Amino acid sequence: MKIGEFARQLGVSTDTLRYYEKHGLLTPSSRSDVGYRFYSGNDYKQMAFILRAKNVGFSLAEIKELLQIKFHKDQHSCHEVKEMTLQKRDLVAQRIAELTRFYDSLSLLADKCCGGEEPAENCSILTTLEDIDGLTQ
Amino acid sequence: MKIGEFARQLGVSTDTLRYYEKHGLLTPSSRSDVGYRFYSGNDYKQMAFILRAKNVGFSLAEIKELLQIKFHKDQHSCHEVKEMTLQKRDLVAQRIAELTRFYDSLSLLADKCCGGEEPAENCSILTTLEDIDGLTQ
DNA sequence: CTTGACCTTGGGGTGTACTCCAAGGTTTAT
DNA sequence: ATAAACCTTGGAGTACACCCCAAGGTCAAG
Repeated sequence: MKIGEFARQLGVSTDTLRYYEKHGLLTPSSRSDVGYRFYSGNDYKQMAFILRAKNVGFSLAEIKELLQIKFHKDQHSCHEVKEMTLQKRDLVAQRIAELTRFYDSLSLLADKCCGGEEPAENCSILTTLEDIDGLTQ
Repeated sequence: MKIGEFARQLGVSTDTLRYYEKHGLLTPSSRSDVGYRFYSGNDYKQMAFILRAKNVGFSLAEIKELLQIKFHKDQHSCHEVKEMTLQKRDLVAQRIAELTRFYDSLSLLADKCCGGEEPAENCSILTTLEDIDGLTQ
């Protein structure tokens, strides 16, 4: 698959794909005689992984590290690879915990709000937010 | 509290605080006669909120929107405020779901890895990653 | 009353992650 | 055979989130 079609299927720009290649995140599996990039099904899966990782807040540098769990397999011992995996997992767990706290705050807020048509000036949703997160002017 | 002490307590730079003020995220509660910024306890709480939100991947623009649940309270009805809160909560829930998928993938990886000193070339951790996320070159 | 540690604004610079040309070559359809 | 729709590289520009001065004013200690 050429770059245009590949980009369309993944909902990104061709510029983004060339940018990712330049920065070592995704190299198309082959090139045509004249230099056209060709992307495979595995390229698609890898790109989907990159986009998912980006979507949950990983930087491209972090994603590159995640990908290197695979790409540097002959240069690292099993032990190193396992350590790195556990380290990344802890980071993910911390983010989940923080997000869960946000979710709970917003739930409490929504539960306490009357949801009516009156101005929100005296709505308990606001004082609750203040109690939870200290948002007083 | 003056900007320097406030910044130290929160682990950010004074530049960052001035930047946030300029972009409407945190205005110090008062100024001295000669224009020194003074930050209050509530400013501290709001700043802590901002930093937590940033830490879980919200952009400053998104954080500003979250803060506006409070700041535009006289311009919006209870209903609108509740809707916005629920909408933000859904967004947080989606991120949690994605991160949980990442966590599970990395757990499976770690569980399947021998963790020994041999090169990772044939380690099941890598083929597992390929199975889960399609990371084949 | 001066020294040093603060504070002010304004503006320029940096890293990240794109985004948008320009100038040219290739492929496909009519 | 030629137009439209692709593709290439290189380089410039943009938005975000800072970071780092410079030039000058303020304040507390000795």
